[in-house]
Amino acid sequence: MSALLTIGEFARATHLSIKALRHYDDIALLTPAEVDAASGYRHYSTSQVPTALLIRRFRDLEMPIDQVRQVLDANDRDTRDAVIVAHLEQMQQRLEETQALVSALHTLLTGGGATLAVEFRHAQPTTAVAMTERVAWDDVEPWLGDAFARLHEHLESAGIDASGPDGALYTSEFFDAHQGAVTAFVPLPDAVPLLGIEAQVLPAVPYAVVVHTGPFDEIDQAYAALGTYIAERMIGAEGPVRENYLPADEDERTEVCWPVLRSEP
Amino acid sequence: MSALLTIGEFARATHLSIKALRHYDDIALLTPAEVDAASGYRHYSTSQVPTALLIRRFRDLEMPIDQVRQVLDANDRDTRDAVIVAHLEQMQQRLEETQALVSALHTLLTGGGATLAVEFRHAQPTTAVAMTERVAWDDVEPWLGDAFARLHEHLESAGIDASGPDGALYTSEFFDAHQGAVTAFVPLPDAVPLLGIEAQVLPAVPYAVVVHTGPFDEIDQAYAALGTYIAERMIGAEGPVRENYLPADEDERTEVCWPVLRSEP
DNA sequence: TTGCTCCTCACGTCACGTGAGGTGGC
DNA sequence: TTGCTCCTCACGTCACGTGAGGTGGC
Repeated sequence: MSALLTIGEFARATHLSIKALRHYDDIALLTPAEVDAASGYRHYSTSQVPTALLIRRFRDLEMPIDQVRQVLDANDRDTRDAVIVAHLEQMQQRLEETQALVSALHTLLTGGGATLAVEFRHAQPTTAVAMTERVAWDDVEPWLGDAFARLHEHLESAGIDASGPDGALYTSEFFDAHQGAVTAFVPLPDAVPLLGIEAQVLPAVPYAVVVHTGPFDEIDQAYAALGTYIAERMIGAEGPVRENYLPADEDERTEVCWPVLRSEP
Repeated sequence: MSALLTIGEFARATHLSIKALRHYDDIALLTPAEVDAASGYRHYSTSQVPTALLIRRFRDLEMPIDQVRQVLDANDRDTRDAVIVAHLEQMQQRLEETQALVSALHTLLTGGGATLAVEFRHAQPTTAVAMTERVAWDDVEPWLGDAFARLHEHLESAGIDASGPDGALYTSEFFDAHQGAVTAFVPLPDAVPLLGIEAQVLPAVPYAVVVHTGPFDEIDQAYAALGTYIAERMIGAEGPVRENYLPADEDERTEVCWPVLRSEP
């Protein structure tokens, strides 16, 4: 048995606003069971109430409407569950990021942590296996994880050992527009240059370097220190920023290398 | 000592995108230290780096820009801290709501919980002290808390005991537009009608009633059950929905009363 | 019949992102 | 000098909310 409700009654029953309901009709997310041809009045079926509740819950959890649509369109439980689980994992992750940011904020507000030491270094040409791709700002971490996994797999199957820590190059565009080319690389011993692996040589570059100790999402501190230091007493140069991910014993350590003109501080 | 950075360098140093920086300039949140009159080129001072970092952190935490502005504008530490603490508390609360919603979702997806029993009831005229105000959807809970506190204080100072559980009336507009008049009331004994307190009489209304057991933000289940039930076998009537907040021993219990025409089920 | 409900545009909001089309600086 | 950086509009995005101005139903 089912019955029809006006949009106002349906709004009351589902706790969705009338404006939201009309919007969901416009974008074909939740179409009224009947629409009066003459007046345009929308009429919803009581059988649509559970769907509307689902939509509301998901939207309250800030699931994008396209994902909600996927959940509703999924006829099989597996697809449905997969989308939901994916979203919950995303939320969980955002939650952890939020927690981290709060503590980071604390550091920032209570003095900004220790002053970071800037060092000058002339990087030698480095032979490496590398992958380059356009990556969006928020996708870097998973992309890097994937890239390094692949590169190491590659090396392992060729029986070669890496000769240094994993690293990445970030173009100016990546910082300017929050998306752009990123290169993940794993250094090779110079002794093993060409073995059927597409290796590439990173050029020699003079860098100002800061070592960042701690989680990846607090690395902005290191950039800030470097950027300030260089502007105040060196001359910046063109070229990508390089990060070296030092092998982690306890704390994560990352070298941030910002290209400069050869002019020791 | 400070130096100037181009917008691109400043973007790299602060991890803000160029578009974001230009936007912050437009809305006067972060104005470049210098702007070239001829070319319009923006130049930022290294001394602006810490401010930019603060802005980025707060925005990452989804603090609205107006609040960020308040933090930056606050010269005294107390105001500053107050705004930050307020935001952190808001976040904490949203976090808890999220957790609750996730578990509620689970209930919804795994069968929707127990079927709710709908009961017909002819409410008697009720004398009560009441407060009415236009309230936004998301502000109801705190508003009600405040209103009941005041009403009870009122009664206490007059030496009167409430004769029933706290309750509220919600207009149609409140459900339609997610903002509208809400009335909080505390019932009085009929024997004590006029004592200098502005009392008011809630009219006799026939209601369909469902008792919701559990947290307030899962009450949509009760509304859905009621709305469906009424549409399918009764005739809805005009007038506000009434909620009675039954005294909580363990679980919160709320009666949701939806006006209907006199027609016992 | 009156007033409440519902309707459709059209535009606003928030915090930027996305081009287009063009100029400046090393 | 070439190309990269930077500039300013103008418009798009996301998920609705906000009126304006008007009609339909009990």
